[in-house]
Amino acid sequence: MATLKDISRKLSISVTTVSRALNGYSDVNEETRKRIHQAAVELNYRPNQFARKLVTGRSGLAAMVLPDDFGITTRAIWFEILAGLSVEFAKHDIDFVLKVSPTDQIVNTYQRLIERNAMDGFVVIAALPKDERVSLLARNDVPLVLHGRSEQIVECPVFDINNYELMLQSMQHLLELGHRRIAFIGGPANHGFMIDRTRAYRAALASGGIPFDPDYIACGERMTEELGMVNSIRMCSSGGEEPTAFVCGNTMIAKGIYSAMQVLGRNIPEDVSVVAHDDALPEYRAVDFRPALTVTRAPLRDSSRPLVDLLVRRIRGEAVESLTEIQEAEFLVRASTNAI
Amino acid sequence: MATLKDISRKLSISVTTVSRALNGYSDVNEETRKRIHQAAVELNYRPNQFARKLVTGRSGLAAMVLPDDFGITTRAIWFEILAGLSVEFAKHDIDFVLKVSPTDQIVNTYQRLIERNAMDGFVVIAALPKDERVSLLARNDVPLVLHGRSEQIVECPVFDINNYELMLQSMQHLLELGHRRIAFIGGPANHGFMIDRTRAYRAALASGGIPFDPDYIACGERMTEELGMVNSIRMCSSGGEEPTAFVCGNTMIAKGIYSAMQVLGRNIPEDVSVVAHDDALPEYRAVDFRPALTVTRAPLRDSSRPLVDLLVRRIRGEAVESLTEIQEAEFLVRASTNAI
DNA sequence: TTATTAATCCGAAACGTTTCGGATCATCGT
DNA sequence: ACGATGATCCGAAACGTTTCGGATTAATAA
Repeated sequence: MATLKDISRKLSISVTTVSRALNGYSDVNEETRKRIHQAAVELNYRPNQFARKLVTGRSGLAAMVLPDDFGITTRAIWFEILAGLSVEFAKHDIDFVLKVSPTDQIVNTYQRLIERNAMDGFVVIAALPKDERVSLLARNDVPLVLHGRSEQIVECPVFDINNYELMLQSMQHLLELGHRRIAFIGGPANHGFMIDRTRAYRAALASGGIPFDPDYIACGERMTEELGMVNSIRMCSSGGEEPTAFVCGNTMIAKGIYSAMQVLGRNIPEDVSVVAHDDALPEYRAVDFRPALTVTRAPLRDSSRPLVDLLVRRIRGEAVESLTEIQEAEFLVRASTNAI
Repeated sequence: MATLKDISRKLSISVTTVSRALNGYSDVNEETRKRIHQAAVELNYRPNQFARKLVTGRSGLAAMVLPDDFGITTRAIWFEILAGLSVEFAKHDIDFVLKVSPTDQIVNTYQRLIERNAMDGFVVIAALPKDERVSLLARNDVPLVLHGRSEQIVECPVFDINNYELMLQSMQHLLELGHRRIAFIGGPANHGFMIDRTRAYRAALASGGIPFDPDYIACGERMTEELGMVNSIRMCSSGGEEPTAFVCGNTMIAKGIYSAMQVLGRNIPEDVSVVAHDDALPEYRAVDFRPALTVTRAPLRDSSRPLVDLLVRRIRGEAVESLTEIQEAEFLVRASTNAI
């Protein structure tokens, strides 16, 4: 491996100048900078990351730690995110390290990583309102970026989709079509995105003058087909008034509802309308639903870039206030919604 | 962060001795070693990985690079492997870095990683008979472990399941049940495991005195339900003699065959028998098939530990000859196979 | 002419660890 | 009494960077 010293020797220029030339400092002559660059490629020079870390404190490493008990259907989602993060970090010359840890050990894992001080930053996904991971990292002053807004007041960059707004859109659409008995089958009740959506759900109801009915809302840890299936069946066969429309936390839930409605002999969209939020996973293509699914769409895949960008800027020392990015969802009306 | 120097100062012992004590060298008194350890925990000392790397050349980092165009159904598989590797590496205090790269850039990605010299080793999965990744790494003398045997003669640790043997078992089982028209729907023809299984398939046929019929074998890049479906349908409706049994490269293919047989009005196992190899993915549980699927079973999840162990031993400098591990598959006869 | 300034360059220290080559001292065999 | 041995310790160099604080020279301003 060629070192700075090799270049220095070859060109009879000090190591200092070689270093500064390669790092783009302004106090080196354009002419010599060229020669240095030339020599660098000739010798196939690559800076030693570890020597650099030793003095700068930067490691060129960013990590994400995942629980090991993710449900079956969410595996592909995780992978989607991981792959995206890996390629985006690579663009910034950062290696992405993946940590998988038993769920009850997650905080310990973070603790150890922080102590080792080997990571430039972390990406934390699925923020809880009071997130222990986040406060731990923030307290130790290690850069992180958060996917999903967190209630606690921490100084950290945040990326999120506008959950409140997208729920509002779905609801307004349904309301305009004349629906009044609208059910919401969502996700884990304690997660930030779910809280936002629930708030919007209730706000929309209120704006339509419709009282909130707790029987029309269902939460669940796993946002799976099963969740959609069992809850929609329950709602449609409880003896009370059946919902005429469903809003779903994701497309898998919608899929479950489709199956349930078929079993119950209900037609979509004649008998019930269905709207979902679409993360655009290749496995569940909303356009391929029969009838094609009306969705608010915000591809999960698109979140990698902003997440990485925000984290990198935070690591570089940008003020946190400027590091928030909220993405709006697209609203795509298709064949699964109909006037009542 | 506490450093060696801090401990040294606190105890009035040289940095050298502190370092040697902590690293378990024999030339330090038990008494002082105790004091040093004590001080280390008191000061919450963690060795600086980067300073260490600078002098030892070890980074505590291992990587795997994945193509970005894996098929839909294989995503969960990758994740299964990744998660396993991450936890196993962690046991050896190694951080696992994930690189995702466009398929046509894979070799470049390796090249860059090798040049940067920041990884202690790589795990390479799904070996091709002549694998460019493997030869590149081997040529540059960077440690790797291979999942799947490779034809080329390289000095590298290998983990694999006994593909030849497991295919033989499936075939013998079928042969003993009296089947003579046995089809094989496998995977990517150029991969090592597929070559082994094909060899065993033909050997078993030969041992039963049955001529090899190229129409009874099907390969495909993606080992999906679709592959099983279309090929089994093709084989059963080509006008010629239909196979009475199928051997499948994995359980997804088997699933496809199950669907196909239902469509064609064939009963399993009365009309056709089905055997598959089972990677034990949580998504496709062979016991839950109706009828329950007869399989050779070798959980993918179980491969992480040997892979990591082999790589770590290689990194530590063990002789490569001793670093080969071949795992036998379990053979589980269930309800999908029947005498003809 | 002389003092300033700007443009370039460089020596040396520092980051935190490991390791080579001894040094010191008590004990032991003869 | 004396060299040899073994146990225990340590100084200093090295790994490859970055960066602080100048040094040198030439151009510019006074």
